Amino acid sequence: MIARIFSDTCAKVQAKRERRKEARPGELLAAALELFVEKGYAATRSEEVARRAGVSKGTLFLYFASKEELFKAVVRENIAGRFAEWNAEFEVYPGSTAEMLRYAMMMWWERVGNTPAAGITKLMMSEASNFPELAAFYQQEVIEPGHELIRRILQRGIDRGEFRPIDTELAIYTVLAPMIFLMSWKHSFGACACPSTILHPEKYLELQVQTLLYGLCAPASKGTPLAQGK
Amino acid sequence: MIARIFSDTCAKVQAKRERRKEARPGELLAAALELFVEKGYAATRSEEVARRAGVSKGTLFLYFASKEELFKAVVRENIAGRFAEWNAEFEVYPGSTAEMLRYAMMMWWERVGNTPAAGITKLMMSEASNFPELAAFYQQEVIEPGHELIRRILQRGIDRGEFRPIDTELAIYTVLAPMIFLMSWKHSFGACACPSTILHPEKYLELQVQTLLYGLCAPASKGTPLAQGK
DNA sequence: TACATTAATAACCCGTCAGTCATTAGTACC
DNA sequence: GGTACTAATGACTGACGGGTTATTAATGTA
Repeated sequence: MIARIFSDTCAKVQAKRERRKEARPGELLAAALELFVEKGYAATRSEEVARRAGVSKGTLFLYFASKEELFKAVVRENIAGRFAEWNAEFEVYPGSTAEMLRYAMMMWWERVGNTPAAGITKLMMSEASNFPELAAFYQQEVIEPGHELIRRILQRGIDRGEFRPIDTELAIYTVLAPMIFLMSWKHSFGACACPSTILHPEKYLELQVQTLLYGLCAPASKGTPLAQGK
Repeated sequence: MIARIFSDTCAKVQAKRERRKEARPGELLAAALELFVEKGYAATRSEEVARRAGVSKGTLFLYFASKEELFKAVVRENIAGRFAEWNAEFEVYPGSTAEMLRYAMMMWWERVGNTPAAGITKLMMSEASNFPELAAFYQQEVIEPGHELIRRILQRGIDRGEFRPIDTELAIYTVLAPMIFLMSWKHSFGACACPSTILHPEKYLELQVQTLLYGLCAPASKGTPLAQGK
């Protein structure tokens, strides 16, 4: 009775029930992406995913068999391969390899690091051990192509005599680490506004590239590298 | 009846109830460390921690007021408590700052990175946003002291003219990132033995230190750093 | 052996949440 | 308007897990 009156007074107490079979999966995946990135896998409640997609919990389970399947679908959906395009772009890069490396890292930040996709990576690092088959998928679709991209840049630098002849496979991680770090940090301690964890990503990356290329040491002491032998 | 027979045959069906007030906390902390690292904070059940320490759940809560307090104790025991000692050690370091940085990173690997304690850091990065009070605790007890340690090394290098006069607060992350990366990697994709994720930590760190200090660029091109201005 | 002390236990409480299912209502077609 | 179909709902269930407590038993003392 009360409900009746209320619903007559306020037009939108109960959003009108709609049937949109085609639109639901996409909307649910979008909501799930947001929440998984925001709160992690375990802490995300399926009811909240449903609510954010403007739907009831029952409907969520109408489209995805379980929370785990939903998660898998989110990861698959958002790791569309953009690597082909990037590889092509770097194939014809005109400048020096130092500039190329700088460009690649800044580009990455703009197109991945600073988007929700970065949250997926952080999420995968957290949950990899709980979802071995997803980890393998991610490994194959993202990590391997990513490594290949970095490997090429480094090899180009070495081939042209611009970089020292370091161990490429190891150096890949030297380039990768700051990016992984940035994604993880941004979505963990970077999120809580504590004074000592503020980190300006662009500035950090800029310094990181400088350091990667030229090191911390002052030019004066360049001639006296510490002993390399073990 | 069956149980009776079994218990006569096998001496340890029901472990004898023992009173060992002194040994419990240590055993519980050890079990908790293992499980937190293995499964994360939220996914670790207090009952399992107790069982692994050979004790009942009730006993766990006899020694630690809550799961959260247990976790804090684990962090204090394994990480936070060691900074004083390290600070003291670096206070009187005799060599060059380049050597000091190398020593610090290798030492860190030996004493933290390569121990279960590293799992705690990875865990905190995963769950920080869901447990703000834990994040604040970690922030204060681990991150801040850690930053301070790195800050000192960098400042020493700059003060003595060994390092270029870079922005210290930013450079801290340049030193920190490889370590955070290594811990996260080791406990996520590094754990699954996929061919392309193998990473020899000592070798990686060695190259990382070299790169941090002297950069990737070949000595010939040292004189032509790319434009620093934005 | 009797008793006091307290470490240890296991059954219990209660809130939470993934997943289910009987019911409701939007839509298309006649 | 009437009817068949099915998308959508939300109350419900069962399992789970953090934390509590009444009870049990190990130990020290006389």
